[in-house]
Amino acid sequence: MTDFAEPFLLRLKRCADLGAAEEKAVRYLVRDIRRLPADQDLKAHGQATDLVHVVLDGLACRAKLLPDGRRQIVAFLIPGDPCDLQVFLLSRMDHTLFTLAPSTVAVVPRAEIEALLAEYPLLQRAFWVSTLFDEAVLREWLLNIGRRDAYERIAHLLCELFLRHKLVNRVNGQSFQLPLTQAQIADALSLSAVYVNRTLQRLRAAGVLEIGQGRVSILKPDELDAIAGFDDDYLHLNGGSVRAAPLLGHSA
Amino acid sequence: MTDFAEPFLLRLKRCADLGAAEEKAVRYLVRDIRRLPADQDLKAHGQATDLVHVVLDGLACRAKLLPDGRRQIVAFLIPGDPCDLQVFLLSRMDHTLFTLAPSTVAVVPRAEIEALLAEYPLLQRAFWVSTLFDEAVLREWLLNIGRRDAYERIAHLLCELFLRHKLVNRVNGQSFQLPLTQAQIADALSLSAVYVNRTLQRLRAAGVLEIGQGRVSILKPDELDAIAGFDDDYLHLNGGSVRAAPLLGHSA
DNA sequence: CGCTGCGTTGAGCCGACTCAAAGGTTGTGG
DNA sequence: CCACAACCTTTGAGTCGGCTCAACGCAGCG
Repeated sequence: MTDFAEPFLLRLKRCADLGAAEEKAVRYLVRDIRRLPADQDLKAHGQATDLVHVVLDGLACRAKLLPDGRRQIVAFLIPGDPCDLQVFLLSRMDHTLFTLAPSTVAVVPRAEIEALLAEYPLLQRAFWVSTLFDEAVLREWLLNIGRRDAYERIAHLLCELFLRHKLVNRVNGQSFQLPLTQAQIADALSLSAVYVNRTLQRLRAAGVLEIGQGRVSILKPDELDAIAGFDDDYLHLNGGSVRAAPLLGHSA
Repeated sequence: MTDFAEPFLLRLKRCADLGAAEEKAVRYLVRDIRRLPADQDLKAHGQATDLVHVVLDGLACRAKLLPDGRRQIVAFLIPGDPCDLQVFLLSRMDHTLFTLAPSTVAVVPRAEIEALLAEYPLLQRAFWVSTLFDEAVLREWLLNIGRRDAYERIAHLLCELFLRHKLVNRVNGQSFQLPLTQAQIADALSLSAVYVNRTLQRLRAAGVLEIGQGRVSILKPDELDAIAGFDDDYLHLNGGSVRAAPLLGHSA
């Protein structure tokens, strides 16, 4: 039997140094588990609901739309990622949340999370840190789209997704599941689908990776990193808990 | 005598429904006030310090750099904006923070803020909401750079800055102070300085705005909004406090 | 009064786009 | 189990938004 809560716990443990009590509480949150098809809205722009979602398996994203149909994916949500912690802090969604592939998602009522936060201050910290991690990724994406060319840009995205999948035990050897179409990659990287195709061919030709059928294999990680100019700084792999601990009297 | 804390309080009040006690506490935080010249680092990439900065006057930014010198400004920090609340949650800076113009900045030791957060849970909420606001702006920037052309993009940035300045009482009629060079605008919008120049000329020629000598005047706000496709959703002007209140037993 | 930094202008170029159409692959229903 | 539909990937050809390089004007300032 699968441990559905595992990726979520792995993510939270990178955010704060959770104890057994907190872990148990988080496990208890993950009860209402739903399987959703691809292209299913979790929450639409402007909506205000009382539900928080956590991706447990599959792939979802945040996207913003322009009235004329131009679309920008502003985040990929992989297993372990909470989607809408802002639900009880901001009144309305400023973007849309939807699945990109068939996915498994945990649904948690806002009230339940709030009760938990009140009981476990360390968890509140962890959730705050979690949103700060998201923010750091957004800044890197801005740099990626703003200042890297198509070749570097795609390489960088794949470096990031590889590492993030690794952090939640979703990497097998050198490859991981990535059920994205080239058009969706284009939407995230602000390129056209045609150009993504041509650029992926260059990366394949360079022998650094294989991609297709919903899977990516990194054949030459070092070269891919070099192409991307990848620096994992912004993922804060050393964790955020170190400095948060003192306040809560949670000594190391 | 100037009330230095005013813009910071205005910002926090949009984040949560602060009471008199919280307001007093925040005012007390803002004691160590420093005047800095332009191009002064507040905190460099990779650094870990125990100081939190709040811009009280002037202009600062967050920027990320590529090894070869390409630069992306990922946020403008205007009066009232806290710069580095993440200091006690993340161990290292993933970007650099520096002034773009001579500025007045409040410097607060981390420990002092932590003590405050422990004493006033509502303030902790307010700070969390504040980081969520920043995140929402980042998402909009991603859309801006990713999917809008240079003309729309510059218009959008100026709409945003106009509104944000308005929220902290820094708008006089139709104009506000904006001590940015065209090269800095280019760094933020991912354009070349030359092209920013040509595009600003188009905006001036269209009669929608005046810009120069560190000031911007919006002559035709509606037209500028239309050009930019501006929707203030993402600034969450209705505030974030509404939904946060119940948890803390702070009824409206 | 000569730097130095910023704004402006011109000319040529290229990375990435659009449009269009042809192969593959996957899923589905008869 | 095949045939079709729908979607995705791939290829070609032509175009253009925004870039680079280079020079010049102008203002502030030491």
